[in-house]
Amino acid sequence: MPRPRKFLESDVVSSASEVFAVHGLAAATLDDLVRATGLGKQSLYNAFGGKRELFLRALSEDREEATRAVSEALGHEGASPLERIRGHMLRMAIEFSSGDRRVSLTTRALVESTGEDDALSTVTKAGIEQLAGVYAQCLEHARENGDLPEDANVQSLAVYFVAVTRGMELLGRAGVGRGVLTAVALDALRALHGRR
Amino acid sequence: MPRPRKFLESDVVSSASEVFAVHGLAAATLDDLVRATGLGKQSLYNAFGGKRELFLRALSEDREEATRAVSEALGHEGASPLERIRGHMLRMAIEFSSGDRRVSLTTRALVESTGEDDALSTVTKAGIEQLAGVYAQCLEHARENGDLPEDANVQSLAVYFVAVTRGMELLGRAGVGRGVLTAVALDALRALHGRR
DNA sequence: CAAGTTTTTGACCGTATGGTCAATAACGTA
DNA sequence: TACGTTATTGACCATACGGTCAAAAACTTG
Repeated sequence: MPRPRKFLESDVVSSASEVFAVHGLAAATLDDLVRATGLGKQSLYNAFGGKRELFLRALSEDREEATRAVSEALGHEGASPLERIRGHMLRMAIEFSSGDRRVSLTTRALVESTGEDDALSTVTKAGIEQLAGVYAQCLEHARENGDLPEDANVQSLAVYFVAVTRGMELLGRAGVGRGVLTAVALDALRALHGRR
Repeated sequence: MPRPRKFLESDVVSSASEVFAVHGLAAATLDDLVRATGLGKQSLYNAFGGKRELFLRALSEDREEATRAVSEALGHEGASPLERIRGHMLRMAIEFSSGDRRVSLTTRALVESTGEDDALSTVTKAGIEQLAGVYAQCLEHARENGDLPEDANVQSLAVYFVAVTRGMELLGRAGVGRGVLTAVALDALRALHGRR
């Protein structure tokens, strides 16, 4: 019996993500969000509660999406685990050198979070662990395949890949081109075969 | 004959750096800066021109300082180039897991810059190239020593190290602890010996 | 000690921010 | 078709922002 909404929450969150990815949380104004989503301020407020809460929603969705994407890339059949990681890293190099002004919401949250344990930090930490988990799974398969040195530490290598991709993202934003970023990705992969 | 200033520009820039490192450019208010530097608004404005200009000054100084620090670490006598890089990376791991809320101004500029070629981007790009240059120099020495594989690409490896350290910084902020970050640093170093 | 120059001080300003309110519109149901 | 419920709309608000102004202060030099 209530009046139904004219919008889909997922659409709104998606539009908001775009705004946040380009401007960040602090620099994005409510007006930016209103314009991007098409909703009125009050509707936004009713549905989500405010800028910060909306960012949190966007962040969660971004995290799920990112995990899903990496998971799919690393789980693709018909290639060895190592080949999949290689393909994934090369794709990241291309994506990050595309020259757009977007920054992943995870990185934005990391940089803009103010406290040690505010909601932003919490979600972000969880996201990083989740992402590392995906890498770890793939690396574990590689190890079982015998494609990794015996003494390789799957757990820290997983975190290592998260670090490298975050760094590549930043470098891409700094204007480092596709060629260099690809070379960096290949360098990064060498860690998998390196001796101590 | 003019009235002399009561402050040293370098002191002010240094205090401002602290504020920017903790809050970022957008989120730092003029009041924060006034409080931290001890100057009045107008004095700040007279001497620097405004928030953005002050950030730029801080950024430049931060960049010089960072380059100097890395340069010194990598140039230390009495150790092979590779040992120096190793020591440097391990020190970074400790620094980034210290748990403070600071983020290097370079990273902040990277994330907060709005255009492709505004002053922030320009300074930041220059800083990254400068930093990569320092790594490259050390790596070149390593190669001459025969400590690097023949086919190692010193240039891209240098950028690779910049990327890894940026990533480690972000992870540190995400709460990744010293142990893990140290393991990541060691993983990263393996790229130097890895086969293709 | 007076003149000249610049810094400092603190009040002030326009704007734009995130957020709120009250009135109205739109829908499902009875 | 009338009712109840919620969404929407657009005006509204207090605040805090970055920045500016004009007057007073402080130092050096002549």
